[in-house]
Amino acid sequence: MDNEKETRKKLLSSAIKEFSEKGYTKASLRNICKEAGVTTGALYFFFEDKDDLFGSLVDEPLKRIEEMIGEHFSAELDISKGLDLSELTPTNIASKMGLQDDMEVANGIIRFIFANKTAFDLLLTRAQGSRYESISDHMVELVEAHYSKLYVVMKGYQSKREMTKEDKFIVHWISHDQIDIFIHIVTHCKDVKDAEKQMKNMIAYMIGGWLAVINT
Amino acid sequence: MDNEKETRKKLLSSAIKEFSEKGYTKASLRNICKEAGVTTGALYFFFEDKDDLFGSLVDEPLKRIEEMIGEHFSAELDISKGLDLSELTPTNIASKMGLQDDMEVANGIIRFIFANKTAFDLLLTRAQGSRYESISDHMVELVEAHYSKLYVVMKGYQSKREMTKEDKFIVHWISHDQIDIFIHIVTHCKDVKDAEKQMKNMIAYMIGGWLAVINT
Amino acid sequence: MDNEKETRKKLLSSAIKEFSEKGYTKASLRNICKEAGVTTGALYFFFEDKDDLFGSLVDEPLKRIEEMIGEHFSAELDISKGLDLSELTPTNIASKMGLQDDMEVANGIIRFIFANKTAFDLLLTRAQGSRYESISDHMVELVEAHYSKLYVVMKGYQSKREMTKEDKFIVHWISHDQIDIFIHIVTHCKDVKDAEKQMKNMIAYMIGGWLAVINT
Amino acid sequence: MDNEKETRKKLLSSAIKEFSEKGYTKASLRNICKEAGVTTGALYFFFEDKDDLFGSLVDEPLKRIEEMIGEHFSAELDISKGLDLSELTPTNIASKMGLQDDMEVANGIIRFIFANKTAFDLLLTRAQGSRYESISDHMVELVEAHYSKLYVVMKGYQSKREMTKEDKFIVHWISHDQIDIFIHIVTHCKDVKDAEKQMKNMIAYMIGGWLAVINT
DNA sequence: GATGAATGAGTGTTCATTCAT
DNA sequence: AATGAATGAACACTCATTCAT
Repeated sequence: MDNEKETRKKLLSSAIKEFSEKGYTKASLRNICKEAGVTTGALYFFFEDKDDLFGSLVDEPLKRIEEMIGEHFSAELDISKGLDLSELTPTNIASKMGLQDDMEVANGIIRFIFANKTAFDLLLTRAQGSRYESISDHMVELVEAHYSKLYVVMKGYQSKREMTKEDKFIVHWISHDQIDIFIHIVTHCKDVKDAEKQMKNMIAYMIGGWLAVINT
Repeated sequence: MDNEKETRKKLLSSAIKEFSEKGYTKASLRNICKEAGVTTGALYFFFEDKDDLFGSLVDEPLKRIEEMIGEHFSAELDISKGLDLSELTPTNIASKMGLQDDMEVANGIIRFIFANKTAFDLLLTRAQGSRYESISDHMVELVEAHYSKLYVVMKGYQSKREMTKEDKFIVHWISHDQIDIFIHIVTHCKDVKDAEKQMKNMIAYMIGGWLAVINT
Repeated sequence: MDNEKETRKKLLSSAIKEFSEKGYTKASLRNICKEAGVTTGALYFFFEDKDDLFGSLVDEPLKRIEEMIGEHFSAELDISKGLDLSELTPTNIASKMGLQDDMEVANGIIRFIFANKTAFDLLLTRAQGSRYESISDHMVELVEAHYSKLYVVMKGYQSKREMTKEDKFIVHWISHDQIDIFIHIVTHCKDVKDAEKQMKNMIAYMIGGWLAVINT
Repeated sequence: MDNEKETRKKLLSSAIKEFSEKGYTKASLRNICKEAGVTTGALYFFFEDKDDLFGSLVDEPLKRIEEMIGEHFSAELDISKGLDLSELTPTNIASKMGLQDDMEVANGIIRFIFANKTAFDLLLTRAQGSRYESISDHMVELVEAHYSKLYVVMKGYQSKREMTKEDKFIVHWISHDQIDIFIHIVTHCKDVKDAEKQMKNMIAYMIGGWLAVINT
């Protein structure tokens, strides 16, 4: 079992190298095989095609993170909190609302992303041309569902029905930005420690933005 | 004169179609020519190569916008304004500081981008593989130079020398986010009117984020 | 008349450049036209095709030199000289036989070649692929006709009929070598003066070779 | 084993045909494949590129012959032979000097060339445009190194320092001519037997030329 | 005399993929 | 489990040449 999977491992690690350097489209299966020291036939024994090979590198972490987002971000909000928006300030906002929890979730996600840094780097920045090329859009949608609810509550709306086009637009942007923060972190921080250090400002920025939008 | 440039125009518009659908790398010159109803040789009469064809679609608007950014964003700040940071609030910040001007510039840029929507769509989202593939990074740098100065002033620093790694990181992020806002607008709004409507919230979000970071 | 031929001249001189750099086959008419600052159509007004353009550069000097070779080298020998071969030595050979005259002819050719250096350079070293690609073979044949006769005389043969296969082979080689000397001179000497200086040794070499062959 | 390499062999032999007919540059890989009855992809399985295909035809014989030339021609001369140049005649020169040995080497080379006739034909007359295009210049250099030393000895010079520009020129020419003899032989003789028959005169010619130059 | 436009066949090369063994 | 061989379509690009104007 050790022996038989060695080829697969070689393939996988030289695939990481090639995809990272050239991106999905420009990556060459030939090169991957040459680098791994096997023939193309071997690759096709382990993987269905180029997309499947790329998928083998990113699919598991992707599923896990979607679960994490799904479980936490999309969970129903307890909207009977009786908030008085006038007393919201940047410093107490976190305790009064779900944002504090969100940030804990975010940190969990960051930690998970860094535990699978290579995979997410591939997924978030090198997937153009593969079946994952619009994966971040998909993740935005997940987050957006959550932030919509939060927005409705904070705005004091009765239901999502009251959201204007402008409301929806800004919520979509904030959700997009949330995902972008993850991408930025994973592509600009060398390790979790560094990431956590930078996250403070990022969180401040986001919450500040949120509140400004709410109070507009 | 109408007649003689018809081929070039056909080529250009079928290039727009192909690049938009497949992105630079996967776009096929053969397809572009076939769609335009000419042979590949004709294409090479008008354009030097694939990169030049793409460039013909985006280069002029790009140069103009870089000038706009260069002229306004990178201009030296008048830092002798004697600001009292304690009295800064989201509502008066704009008048006290350069941000108000920035937003006017931003609106000018948005208008210009929409006057050349197709070009910027290509440039900002379909250029991977072309010589323009890191153009948004370049634009981030231009903006970053400006925001660095603004940040130093608002933080009350004596000079850029006092900026910590964390300061630099967040300024880079904000600059990146600024460019991302433009991209988001151009890819999500159907026209300038729509864009200007959405910009209000975007601006609020950004200024809110800025101030939150400054006051952290 | 001055004006109208200017384009032709530009074309011609940029053709020289291109053919010299890349040789006939790899030379590009496009480049030639671009360098001359005219369009391809203009080229086709003055010249029939690529071969004709190349021909315009070399054809006249070529014809003249073939005449020179024809007139002098192929002229009938006066074979009634009553030579006593036993008294031939490298030093008196020239006066007793036609070789002295040959060398004068050769020098005349060298002078002519240098007066048209560019043309002959093209013709002798860059013509592969054109209709002139075996021109030196042709010139060898002209010279060979002459040297055959000379050989027959020097060998004391009654007629060409007595020449063996080996005789013919070496005469062909010597003729080939004669042409090669011209080529070597034109490609390795910067001017006529230099050429004449080097010719002394070349002539000594050739005559020495000749006699050695004759006396074998 | 017979079967599996059949495609490669077909490719190789139709490559020989195409290169021989058209020369390197004008040869078409497509034609070669068509003639061999395979697709272009197959060619690229066996060979890296056009140059490599050509190289597969000529590289091994080339390396071997360079070794032969290197070993024998470039070997240091025993210059302490105390030659009396005044007694040199075409008939004893060979025994007194290194020329006799040289000719044996030359004959060995001729035999080797004929054992690989096709390869050398390609290499010496059809390589223009390939990476071997100046291979005969290179071989001239190897031979020239040797002949320079021989020349110095025969001229009675103390060292190479005494060689004039004219000396160098004629030595270069003789070296060039030596290589040209090989080329001439391989392109004009149908087999080794024929070649050896013709070599006698060629050798006489060359030695005669040498001595004439030395005694000038 | 010369342009600008266009052709169409050609170039070497690379690709993901297949499959008998 | 993996190889070696091969496919066939695609790629960007270059060529000499033509021709209406």
